[in-house]
Amino acid sequence: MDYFTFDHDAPHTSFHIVTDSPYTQVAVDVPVYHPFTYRIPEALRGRIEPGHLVQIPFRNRSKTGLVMSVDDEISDDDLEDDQLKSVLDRVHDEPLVDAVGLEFLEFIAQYYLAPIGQVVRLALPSSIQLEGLKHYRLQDDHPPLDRLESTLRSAVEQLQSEGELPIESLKGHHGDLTYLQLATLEDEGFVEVDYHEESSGVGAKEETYYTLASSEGDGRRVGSKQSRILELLEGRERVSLSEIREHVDSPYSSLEGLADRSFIESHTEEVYRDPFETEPVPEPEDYDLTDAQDRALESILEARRADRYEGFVLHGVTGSGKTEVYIRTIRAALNDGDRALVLLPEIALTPQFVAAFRAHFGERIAVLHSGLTRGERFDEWRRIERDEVDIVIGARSAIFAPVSDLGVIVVDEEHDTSFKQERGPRYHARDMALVRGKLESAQVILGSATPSLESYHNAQSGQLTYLEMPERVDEAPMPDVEVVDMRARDEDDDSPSRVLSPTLHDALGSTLERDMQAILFLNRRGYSPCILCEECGYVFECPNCDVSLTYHRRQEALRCHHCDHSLRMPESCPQCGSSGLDKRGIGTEQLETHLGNLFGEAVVERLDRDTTTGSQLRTLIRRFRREEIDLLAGTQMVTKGHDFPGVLTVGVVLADLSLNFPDFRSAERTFQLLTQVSGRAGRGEERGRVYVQSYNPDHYSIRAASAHDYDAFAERELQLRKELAFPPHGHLIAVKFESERESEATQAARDYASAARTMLRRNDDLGQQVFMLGPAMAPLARLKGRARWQILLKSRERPPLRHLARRTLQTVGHFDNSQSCYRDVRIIVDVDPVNML
DNA sequence: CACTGCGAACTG
DNA sequence: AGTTCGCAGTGA
Repeated sequence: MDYFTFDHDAPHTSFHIVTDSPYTQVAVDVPVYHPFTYRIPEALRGRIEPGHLVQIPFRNRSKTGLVMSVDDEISDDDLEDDQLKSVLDRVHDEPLVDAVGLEFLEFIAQYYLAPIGQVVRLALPSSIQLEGLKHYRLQDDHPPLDRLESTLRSAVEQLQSEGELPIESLKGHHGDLTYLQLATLEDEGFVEVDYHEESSGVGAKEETYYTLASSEGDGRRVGSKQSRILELLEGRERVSLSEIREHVDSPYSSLEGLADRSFIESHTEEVYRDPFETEPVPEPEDYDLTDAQDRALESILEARRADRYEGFVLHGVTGSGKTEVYIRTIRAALNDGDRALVLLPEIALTPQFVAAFRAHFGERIAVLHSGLTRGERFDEWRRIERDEVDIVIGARSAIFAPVSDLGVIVVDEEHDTSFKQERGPRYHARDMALVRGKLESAQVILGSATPSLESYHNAQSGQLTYLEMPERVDEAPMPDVEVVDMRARDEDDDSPSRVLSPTLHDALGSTLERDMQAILFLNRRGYSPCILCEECGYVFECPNCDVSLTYHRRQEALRCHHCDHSLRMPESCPQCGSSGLDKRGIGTEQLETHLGNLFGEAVVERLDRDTTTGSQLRTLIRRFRREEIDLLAGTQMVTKGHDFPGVLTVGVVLADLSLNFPDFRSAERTFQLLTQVSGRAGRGEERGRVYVQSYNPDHYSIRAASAHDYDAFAERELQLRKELAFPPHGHLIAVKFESERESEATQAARDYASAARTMLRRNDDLGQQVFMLGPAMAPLARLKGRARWQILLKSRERPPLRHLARRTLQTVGHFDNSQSCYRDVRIIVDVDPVNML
């Protein structure tokens, strides 16, 4: 059983025709696993439905919550009517989330063992979740003050003189008044209660427009500024204030004068902020599909015609035209009056990608990514919510976009690990795309040149339909891959480079001679990953994290790649004082200089997180495509991106880096990286060449990648996973314990483990099905100043796994009270973990 | 016997 | 999360 089957507990949601039921279950953004019950005041009865946002009193403030259900009775037996508070207000007239949306959110909370309120928060822009402070105002007909004891009386006197006050400013004054004491003022009718929501500072953006008035003003002469404004308006339907400001300095008083004298009229309108500057895009060419594309499309359209959910793995090599299949499927959906959602890794979400969609589908597209300002995000969300767009393109969190009539979901580069959220509710957007697709009866396309083994396995077991596109659209051959054995390297010293084998060095030389381009891939930033004292062997390490510091030459600094710790490059060893500091190993920064030294004539650039902030990435990519750069050295970032027709050669400097990761997915990650980066070679006329340098040249992932043999890799890897019951042949829940104090993390992990062990011993069924690995120190035993321990729960079936995790968390007090009973220990539950470090 | 500080419990 | 409450340890 897995996320293809809905095995979660009965949802809190229930739907019926609008009723006058007096109670409602509301999800509130606090780390609590259940919704809260509120009374619906008479005035709102029958006007609140599941999916409405409501403002509710919570503690000493008001919060925005989501109505999960409306009920005739209080579902919690321990609660009485008089313990309930009443809903303050309905935030919008219409429900913001439909029945399917609520079920989706419920499912995520259950599946990922996450508090419902925090899942709801993911689905709503922060700017519409408002908090208000509780204020008191003296009742006009309040009882006589002499009934009150002196402290309360002085508080009331302050209210008398100042009108209205937030109760925070009364608390603690007048002889240490508590909230409890203040509440007697409410009970005895001294004060009125009010909540004042502070504005989020983000709202609809408004623009003022001016038009020439039909009447010709009062006939008096106008000033020179004013006549310039009138000229601007002449013959135009309307002109925005911002346009006027571009032509006239501080036009405000002039505009006011003109309006007062009825020369012009003004009105305001809501406008949307534009998140990607719209570049002019060429009309798309219509071309014939390859047979493989045709078959894939036909298979998807068949499900569309039947109007049923179906999940597809679209396995297409780089250049096989996956995007065209997406576009034609989406076009079919749009023709049916449906809408589409396209998810892709943040890094692939470029203006070019969006422009391609705009060329096909026009302006009814919304974009959601991490670079948006809060205002832009709000606007895009509103456009989607108001059905003003037909296609939503976004990164991970766009899976929550309020798209109605959702007919198609595309997850491009579905193997990419960035679809897994690593904080808060740790959901996987690809997996939840399948869940949402099923709920909406939509078709879900998981596209990749290197499908995750999870998706491949699900295709084998029949949960997903496997579609293969093994050839490039232009019938270009796959690049020729040569594995270079680096083990033989250390002896021959006459070669010009320690980093590049003679083979790769020669290949680069001849590539440049022929005026073509090459990409060098090295998955490590900085100049040197390790600085070592030659005398005493001291290694510079991060004080907060369990890693060595990386030397960055441009900044002349040592930096930690996990936290922001950084220090100037020292002159000498802090342990023995020796000045002989050795820079061990190579990163992209050093590779760049090294290439510059070896190939003096060539233009060498580097592409990694250190060189590319925002617009620089685009500039660099453009220059590379225009062939203004000969050699491009970089990290993972070079494995993504669009065609570079001038690239003949790709060099993988050290394939072993990803292979040696202490993670059961390291072979899969290596295969994916090698395949993706190989796909960059030979996108032009000529067959590309790829050189993979490795100390493990016989490793099956390197072998399979160089033979372009996905199936061989998958079969071999799946066999290994099966033997160990690792995903996809089993399922994992990681329980992580983090604390600034090592001993606390250890203790919490041990206590949790013994609770789990007890449960496994007592319950035979569970004991048979669930294995516990650990507790053990995490591979990165210290990170950002916190010691980290973890337990891995493993099972071939999901339900017992989740059952054990939940029950055990209950016994260590994490569930009813998300604060653990351990001081300063953060407990993180990670269902289907991706990052094992 | 009051005062402080920390851990536990609760929020409807 | 944010806050309140209860209790233990400390101080006079």
